[in-house]
Amino acid sequence: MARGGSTMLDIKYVRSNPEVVEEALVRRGARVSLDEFLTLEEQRRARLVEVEQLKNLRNVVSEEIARLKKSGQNPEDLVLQMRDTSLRIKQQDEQLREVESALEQILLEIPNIPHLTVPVGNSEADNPVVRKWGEPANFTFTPRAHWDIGESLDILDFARGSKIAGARFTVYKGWGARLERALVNYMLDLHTEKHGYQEIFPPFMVNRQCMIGTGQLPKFAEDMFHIENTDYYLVPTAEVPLTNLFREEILDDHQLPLKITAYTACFRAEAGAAGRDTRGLIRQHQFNKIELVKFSRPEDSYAELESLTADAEQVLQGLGLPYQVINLCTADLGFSAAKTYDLEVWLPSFQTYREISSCSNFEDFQARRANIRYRPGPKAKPQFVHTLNGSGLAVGRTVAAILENYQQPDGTVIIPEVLRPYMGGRERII
RNA sequence: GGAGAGAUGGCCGAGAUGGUCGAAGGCGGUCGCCUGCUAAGCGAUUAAGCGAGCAAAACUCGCUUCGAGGGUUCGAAUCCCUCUCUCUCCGCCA
Repeated sequence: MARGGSTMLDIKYVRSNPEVVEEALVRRGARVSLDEFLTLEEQRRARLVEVEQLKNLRNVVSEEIARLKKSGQNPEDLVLQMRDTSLRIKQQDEQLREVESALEQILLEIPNIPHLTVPVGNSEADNPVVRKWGEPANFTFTPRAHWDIGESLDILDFARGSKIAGARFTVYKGWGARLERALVNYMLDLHTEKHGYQEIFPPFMVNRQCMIGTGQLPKFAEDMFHIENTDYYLVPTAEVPLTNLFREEILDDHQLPLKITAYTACFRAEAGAAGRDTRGLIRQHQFNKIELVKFSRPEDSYAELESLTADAEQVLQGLGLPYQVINLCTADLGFSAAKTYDLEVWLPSFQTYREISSCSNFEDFQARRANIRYRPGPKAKPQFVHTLNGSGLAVGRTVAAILENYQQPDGTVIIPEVLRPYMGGRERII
């Protein structure tokens, strides 16, 4: 396949096990018929063989022409003959390219195949809870929503956020802004100093190729902010720049598992979310997030998923926020993921757990699209790595969780102990 | 934004007048020899993708790839056009 001919599934695997693939995709509710794909793939190989034979002829005869010329003979008739051959090559190449691009269109829109440990389900209601940590506090009063707390403490300004930008934008003020910054630093310090991730500070805009690499494009263009008249997209998550850091590269075996983390702002158009979570910090067009990304050997990737999830959980535990871990079922699994654990933090005003982190193993889905490989041994052929990532954590939602879980009857908010060094030693927002 | 230079294999780097150039040479890597050990030295080897053959690995053969795309030509790393990126100088700027 042509360069940049990124494919999500292994063509050879699809070709030899179409029923397995089709069945797996049905389980996750993707309506995909592989018939068209298989027909095109058949065509592609037939044409490829044809055109390669013609090219071989051209190469051989061209050498012959050179030899004749050198020995002073006239290759006129061979040249004439090749003129025709070249024309045919051009035409056939053209047709081959059409088949390939049709094939690629299909492949790029096929989601990943769920791992065997992913429960089959019909909706998010079928996501099993894997474990819970912490006890939701018993309030002696009716807990207020974080937007009320934030406004009365004058640390969140929703009205001015919409004035200067629009709906789903928020201004943080004073200790609110400081809390946001404290969380960013606390999380980065934890992951770099305790969990062994290397800190990265990437661009907040990336080109289209990155978006294809991690699977946001071509299918989910409406979820992203695209800078007009450019090839730039605002990053919807640091997963995109971090995973694409090693696009088109071959890593050394000893570099794996490669663990990196970054703070970035994240930008999401939230198309199709009209009317959902319109108040507060839960669903914004711009929010901050610390992301964890790993590149792993295939055989280690599920162990790495567990430890990555644990790394994200450590943040919540450090902050003393009750949460649960759920295993996303086939119906709820994201497009690129083979398996995902969501961490859901307890929000008292909602009387429910809300997503605050999503930790996924993509297996080689993104690695294929982005062409990220490693060399298992000194002379071994390069293989696709497995990529993983998870939020560690979404900062805005963490602020919401802290305000709600640590609110006091007098309207103040206790600052979790681990954050106090980052908050100038303060114990409370008043 | 203006002017100029450049982009070649893991890295560095050569490649007038287009024709065994997938690409000299060096470094690095691997294997072997030599050596009491190390260093040095000697020899060999060292790109990727795709396809065909094979049950498959090994292997064999073919095609493609010298920043990307297009053009000229029987034939392009080499000539022409467009784009991208990098570097230098000037201007501007946090």
